[in-house]
Amino acid sequence: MDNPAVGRILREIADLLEIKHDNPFKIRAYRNAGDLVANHPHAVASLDASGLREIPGIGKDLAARILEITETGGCAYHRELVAEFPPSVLDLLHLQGVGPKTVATLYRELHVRTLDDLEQAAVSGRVRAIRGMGAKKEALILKALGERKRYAGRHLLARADEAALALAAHLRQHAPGADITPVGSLRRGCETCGDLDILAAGADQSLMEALMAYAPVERVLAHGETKSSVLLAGGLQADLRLVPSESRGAALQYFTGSKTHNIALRDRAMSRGLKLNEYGLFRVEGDERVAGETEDEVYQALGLDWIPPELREARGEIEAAEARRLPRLVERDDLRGDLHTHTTETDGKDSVAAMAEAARGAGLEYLAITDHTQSLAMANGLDEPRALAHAKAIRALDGHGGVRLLAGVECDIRPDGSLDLADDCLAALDVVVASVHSALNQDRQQMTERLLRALEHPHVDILGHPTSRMLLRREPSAVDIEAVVAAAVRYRVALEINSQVHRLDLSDIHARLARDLGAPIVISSDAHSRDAFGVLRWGVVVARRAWLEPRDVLNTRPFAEFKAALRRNRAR
DNA sequence: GCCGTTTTCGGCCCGACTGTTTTCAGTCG
Repeated sequence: MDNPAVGRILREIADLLEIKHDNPFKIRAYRNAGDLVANHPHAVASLDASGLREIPGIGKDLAARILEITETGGCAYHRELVAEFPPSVLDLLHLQGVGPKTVATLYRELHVRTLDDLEQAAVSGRVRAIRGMGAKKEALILKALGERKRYAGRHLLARADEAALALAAHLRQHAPGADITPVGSLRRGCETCGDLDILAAGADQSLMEALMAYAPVERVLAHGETKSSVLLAGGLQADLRLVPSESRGAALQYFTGSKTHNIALRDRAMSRGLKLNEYGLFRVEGDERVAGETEDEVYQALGLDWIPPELREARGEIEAAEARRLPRLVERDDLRGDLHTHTTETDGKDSVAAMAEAARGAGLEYLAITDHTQSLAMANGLDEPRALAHAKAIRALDGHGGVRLLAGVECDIRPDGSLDLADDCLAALDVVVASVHSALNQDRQQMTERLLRALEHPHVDILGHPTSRMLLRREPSAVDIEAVVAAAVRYRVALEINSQVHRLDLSDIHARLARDLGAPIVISSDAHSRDAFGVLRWGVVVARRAWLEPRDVLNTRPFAEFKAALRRNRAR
């Protein structure tokens, strides 16, 4: 049983307890544990009770529950709760404006068990008859049901960023003097965003009207003096908060989150006789304001270094900030090369020369051309003669546009773990990225053995998009990522952070595991055209969320040093 | 349910908006 599956059961317990109106702190403990487990870098199934209890937030009872879940695939407590409330009621919780209290009331008074039940109850006017509800609430529920499918789920980071930039630009026109910044999960660089949070400091209240007048707004969810929410065309929800200029730093901190990071920070404030909210940091006694104008002074006043937003996930950043040991995170400008790109020779849109020129334009000093291999017939993949001829053509262009070129391939890893081109051909190239593109639904053992076999191959330098996930479309392959990372360390094969906005693979969690275990890492664009190098910024965001410093990323090194670090060029 | 040199019991982050209400509960972030 993998970590996300264990986490889901714990979070489901939290949801069910909430519907039961149980102790809110117990609910928080379960929900927190669910997040901790889902995001834990190591498989919790491999931990015993004392190992589990070393995780802050996991105590005696939760450790026992987690052990029961990993050993038996479920737990009695969860089954008891499900017996009280059918798990289908949890779907109701995801409706806009419907929370645990409403779900409990609907279930008790109207025996609503499913979304269909709720729709029938609302259509027939039975919802408004309940005490505490009314015609408006009923209409709201019907609207939420109707929009459920269209607006379900989350949005890619890159798409959210684009929408946020456009909205922020619109708002700035109406408040040129104000400070308008996207915050929330977008500022933290989360791979997907549920909504856009925009903070405006020092703007007039009329800015709210500017939001209402924004053309893409389809529906107004809330409209107040300092806080409004709207639904944008395409299904993104945008929240705008107004605060006075002197609160800018505290509000930036507050609305950037994450929730667990903020709770930890508040806790810290409280233990020092301080109170932290979105308006500032105050002394509990006398209400004197200690900080709030900048984020830096808020963190400093709590005895911490300023923490980059990407790290604010309660994964050790507060302890590191206290010890003055935060990492110097990698930045886009640190990248000197790109190790994974395609050309017209297979499924790319531009020539080698055009890609080299574009790489130069993106500030890169070296570039690996890594077209597909023969198994990917759909992409016109290369066989050995074509691969060697292509390598020759690439080398002939070395230095074009001031960019050093590496002749490589993105070699398919066949279902049995063998490589798609002959060894002597792979040996004749400058770099080999090995990737899985087929038989993605192999079971965990098969997929793990497949990747391990590829990693053992002496001519593999980089493992491309290790889990094959497609965000919001396809789950990652079942694979023992710890075994894969351990093998990468052993054979000095670099693990790729693929920067494609749908991939971001390795994920932040896996990349951090790779860093912790000492695996080499590269950040690659997987660009299929000359205008596609921009995605490198998203790979860098993942790397930052994984606590990576420039020294952890091979392609921050100068060309000669990078080349010498490739597995094929290392002394064995 | 977790946690701890002030505590092994009694705390646990905080505020805005909406709808159904006549002073507040529920939801959301």
